[in-house]
Amino acid sequence: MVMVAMSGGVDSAVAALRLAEHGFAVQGLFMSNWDEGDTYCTAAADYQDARRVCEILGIPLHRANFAEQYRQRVFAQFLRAYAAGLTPNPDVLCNREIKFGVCLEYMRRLGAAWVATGHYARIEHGSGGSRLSKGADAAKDQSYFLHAVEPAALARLLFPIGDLTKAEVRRRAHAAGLPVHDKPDSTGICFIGERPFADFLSRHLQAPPGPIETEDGRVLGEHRGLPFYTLGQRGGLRIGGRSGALAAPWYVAAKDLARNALIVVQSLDHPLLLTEAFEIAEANWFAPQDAQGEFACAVKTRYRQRDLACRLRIGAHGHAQVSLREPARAVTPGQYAVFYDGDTCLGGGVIERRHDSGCVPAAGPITYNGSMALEGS
RNA sequence: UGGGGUGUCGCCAAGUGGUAAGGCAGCGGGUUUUGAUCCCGCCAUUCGGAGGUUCGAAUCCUUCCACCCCAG
Repeated sequence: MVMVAMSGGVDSAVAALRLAEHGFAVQGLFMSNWDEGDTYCTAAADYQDARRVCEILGIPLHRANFAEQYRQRVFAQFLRAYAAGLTPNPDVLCNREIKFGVCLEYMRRLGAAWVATGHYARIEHGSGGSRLSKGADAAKDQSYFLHAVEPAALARLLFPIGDLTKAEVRRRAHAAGLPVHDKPDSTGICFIGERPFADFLSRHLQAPPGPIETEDGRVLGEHRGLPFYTLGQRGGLRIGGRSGALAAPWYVAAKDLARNALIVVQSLDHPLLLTEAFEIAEANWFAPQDAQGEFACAVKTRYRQRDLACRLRIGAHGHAQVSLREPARAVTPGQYAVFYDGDTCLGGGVIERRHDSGCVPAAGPITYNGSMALEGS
């Protein structure tokens, strides 16, 4: 039996559809991992969509709630990272810990031999292990978010729409009479949804305002708390024109946690924003036997970024050094570097530090509101 | 108090008689399963205030106000 993680969207619906068409015994599972029943939370409507799809496909739909695990394994980590001055990517953790962690285990207990989702990525299972590669639709490829999944979990996965384009997925959904065929793509943090981000964060983190400064220490304004900014960010700085300065926008170049200062520069190509080498930690490799020594490959330092040529030197304890052939902009600690050999995703790790002055790591005045994160709701 | 200078959108800033450029910021939308970047759209009936000259003024004149600089 194959169990499909049904989100209520068109991708997982067509994933289930294709498996059923291929004659697999298919069941669905809808999980809700965020218990905040506000206007931004679409879980209730999504569940109804998933139910309607499963009815049409004639497959059973299970339901599970991993909100507690999500809070402890994903959200708490997310807040800790922000408090440490990093810019986390909760969806990478969500895939490893929840969808292909606790949920995968749950599905196996329900009797699933295989687990499928509607991710745009491809997977091949061979005697030498399972190989993850980019989805056929280059614009929708989600392998970046999957790079941290444990190899043992990867071996249980199927991505039935990985060889389709989004347009083709919608076409098939329409042809099969699935009501979600024209449902808008979801965005925002997985399970939490799209919502005013700064307001959301400020409910969980307390961070004091501080100065916005140029690299030579001129104060240009006040920031509302370091976590509300990420490297390379332009919006929200509220810095207007200045006599004598270029008539150009300002970008976040660094966070000085020790001084609670946000350092800004006036060009996207400013040296402070460019990085040629950095170090990753907590690396996950899908073929550990091949991830040895030093070799050339490609890397993405952010989702939907083009592949950058690099040299990768594997170190001990999940660390690795990355040297880029061309400098990359706004390489941001806390985000993930994901490595590719052509379309094959090798794995990746969290960006720990840049070999330049981009992020000044130090203990800062930001407090982590742990009780709020762990109380449940 | 004399002398000089400046006052144009939240900020910077064009425009010296012909009926308010542009940039930044902001707002809205698009792209996007993080956060950004990016793209598109919107954003001064009005030029410190009040008079006057003129067919017509932000641009000329008068006066008042504010700020800055130099004197003292």
